[in-house]
Amino acid sequence: MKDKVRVRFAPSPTGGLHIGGVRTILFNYLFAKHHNGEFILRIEDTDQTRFVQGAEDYIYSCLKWCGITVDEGTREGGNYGPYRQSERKSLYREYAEKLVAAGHAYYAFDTSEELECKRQVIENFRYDHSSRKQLRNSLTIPHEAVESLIREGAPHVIRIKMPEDEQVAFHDMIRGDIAFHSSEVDDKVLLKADGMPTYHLAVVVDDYLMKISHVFRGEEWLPSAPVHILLWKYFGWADEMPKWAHLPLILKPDGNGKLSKRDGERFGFPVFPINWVDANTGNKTEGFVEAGFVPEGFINMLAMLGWNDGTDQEIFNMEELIAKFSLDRIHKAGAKFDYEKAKWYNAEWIKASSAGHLLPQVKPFLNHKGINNIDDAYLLDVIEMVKERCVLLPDFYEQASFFFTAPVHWDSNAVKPKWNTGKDAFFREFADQIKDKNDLSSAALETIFKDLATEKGMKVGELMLPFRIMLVGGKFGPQVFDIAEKIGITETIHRIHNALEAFK
RNA sequence: GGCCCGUUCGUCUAGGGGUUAGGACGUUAGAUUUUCAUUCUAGAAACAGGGGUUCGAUUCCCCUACGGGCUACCA
Repeated sequence: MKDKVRVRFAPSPTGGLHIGGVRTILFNYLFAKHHNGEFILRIEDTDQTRFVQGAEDYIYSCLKWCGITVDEGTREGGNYGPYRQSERKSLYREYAEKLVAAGHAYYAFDTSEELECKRQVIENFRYDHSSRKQLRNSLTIPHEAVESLIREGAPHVIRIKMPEDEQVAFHDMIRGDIAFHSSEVDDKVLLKADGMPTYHLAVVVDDYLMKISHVFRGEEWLPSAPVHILLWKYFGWADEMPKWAHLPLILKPDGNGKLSKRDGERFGFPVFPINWVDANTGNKTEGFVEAGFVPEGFINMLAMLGWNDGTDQEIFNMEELIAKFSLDRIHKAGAKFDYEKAKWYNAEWIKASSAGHLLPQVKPFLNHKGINNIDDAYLLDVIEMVKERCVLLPDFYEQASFFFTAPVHWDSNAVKPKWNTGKDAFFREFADQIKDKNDLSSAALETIFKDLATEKGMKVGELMLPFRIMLVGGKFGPQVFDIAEKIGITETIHRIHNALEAFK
């Protein structure tokens, strides 16, 4: 192992960031911080045709919301920059040429269209050791002709020359020893015709130059690992090669492939951390933030998707995750995403959070529903009173709007069948009794209420529900006298009279 | 098709040669809460199949099945 743990997350700015990517970030981050290492963010924007405006900013926003800090990156700077591959363009060709000179790579002049044609005609066509002798490249074209082609500026790529018969083996920290036969992997393009490197070249060169010690990436990269392993070897950097860890994938709930952003709409749950609107297509993808997740719940949920600490503990904050994270406890198999469980983590975190911590997160959801001019001290108490019945942040509106606005609809089915003039009289008198008193406590209110009921020979139980419906509008909410105390005597009386009219 | 990875309750998972195969989500039933939620108690629910190895396999090996990934001048 290198002396210093340095890991990177290397997204391509081609769109939003989905939870599979966020989990890869999280595992990178947890591992780095557990080992007092550095977390680097490198933007792999080598495909200029797929660039999407705003993607990089979006990634940073997500990171910020998650509470993950970057040590080196496009914004933070660092000693190994630039951290955007498009800004490193000039450096890759040199490395590719080195490989050509050493006989591990070659120039290829076939156009994309020609190759596409081959794929149409020849089943399972691959640019590899068996086909390259029939194609237009520096292996088949005489040296002088190649030289002049290049001098004339003929479009060409540089491809790795995969050995014909070699076992490429490596150790994966999660999966153990893995081997591929070199004949089964094709001659991947290393440098594109536009002079940009492909992922395969750039990732190896940059991981080397940036002294990356451990690579965490999704399992979908496993098949191209032999290309990377060989590149590390051909460049003569084998001793400095990072350790590999291919993470299991997050799968669709119905077990049909890896989770994609389209699944959010299909299943009705978010797959991106924050709302994302694609600048090119205008397509909108809902985020966990907007769905009402708190970052602690989101992170906790993601961490448990494929990792556990070996005990029955399920609730972890970031500090605990960092302290306890270890590679050997990462599960090998992919995990189907379960939104119900995700919501449970969120509910646990809402219950565990202080009202003060929740307040700035709850407020926007109330504002969004038209509840404005909120007094923070008042909101604080309200949050404390209802947070245990909230799973997602929008539930605070459902569970607490009556603290701010009087109900205009009443669940009259719960009242009317048993409504009578005696009850009507009871509430009129109750309102009358509390009228001139200020600051009645919940307990005092309850005493007055019950004494009056006794005096009138009425059952308290038959009066409680109507009272609740009057104040709240429905059969839900905290202790009814607590609500009365909170909204105040004047408002309580007002609501009683309002409801009395409606119940007639 | 080829190559690679994987497979414990519906889901996330613990376990690991001898266990009543444990926990959590969800679900069912009950208790508490004069509403709802919380909380608590209890229940149903799993080692893909077949061969080995072994005194004994869910655990180790092989095969099959199934699931997934990759198979671009995309990452």
